[in-house]
Amino acid sequence: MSATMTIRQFAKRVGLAPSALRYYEKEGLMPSPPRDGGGRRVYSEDMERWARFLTKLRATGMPIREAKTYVAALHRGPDGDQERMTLLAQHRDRLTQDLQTIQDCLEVVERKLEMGCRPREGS
Amino acid sequence: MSATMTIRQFAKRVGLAPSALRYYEKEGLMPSPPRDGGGRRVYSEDMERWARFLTKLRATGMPIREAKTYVAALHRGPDGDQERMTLLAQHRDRLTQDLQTIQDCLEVVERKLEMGCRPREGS
DNA sequence: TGTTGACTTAAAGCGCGCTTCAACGCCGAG
DNA sequence: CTCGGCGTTGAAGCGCGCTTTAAGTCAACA
Repeated sequence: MSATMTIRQFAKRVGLAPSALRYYEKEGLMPSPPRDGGGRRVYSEDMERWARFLTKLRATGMPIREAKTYVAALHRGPDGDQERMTLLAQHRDRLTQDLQTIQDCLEVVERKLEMGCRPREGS
Repeated sequence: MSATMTIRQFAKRVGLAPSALRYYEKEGLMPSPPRDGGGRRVYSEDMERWARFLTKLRATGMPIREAKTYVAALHRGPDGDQERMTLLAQHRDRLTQDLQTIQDCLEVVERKLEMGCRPREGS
């Protein structure tokens, strides 16, 4: 069924370095995958879904500390739902704010670009 | 005319720490303001315009190294225009990309929030 | 006149998020 | 049976972007 991979293959698929995966696992951001006979991690596709979501959160500025809290809440089952939702709402607010910041800057930068070179001349 | 301030007052106005201002100056991101008799920095309003723009760039992820290059180009006068425009275009592209990344994530997060608690049940 | 307090500097320190290193284990090919 | 290559670990290292510290100067005020 679900394809099984080495850490190297998995890392490539989700766009992370193997060292980052091990680091995330140690920090509790990723579940510990099963190991093969020789103690090597064996990744499968369900890990991929989580890795991709986590990557989205990280790429948009959720600190590791916070992501860790999210995972902990997730792991507590229904008892953690409230906290999880709070964290998500927090992140949503941050994203909305960042969106605004970027749009503001984008506007300024594009105005400068349209003016072409030489900011002198004109108001 | 233009109000003149100590580093503390200026820092407060532009939303930076005095230490950050000194650091930026040392790194060449900010022009060195004039000094008073005792060697203390004296800031005026024209510095404020630059500080605010710089802050915008930094807040949207332009690395200090790059901002430094921008300032250097600005300082070279018309000869630096080409490079400055290139840097701005580069930043614009980065912003556009970031915007997309954030919007993607925002969509996912909002979907999760709307689903309310319990991700189980349903596809 | 001395004490307070804001400023100055260079240098060291820090938090974050990984990456790299050193030392070792396992396994399949030759 | 040994070699090469990928895996493992804990610990140390690194780049970024400031902040903090230590030691000193200056100005104003009691």
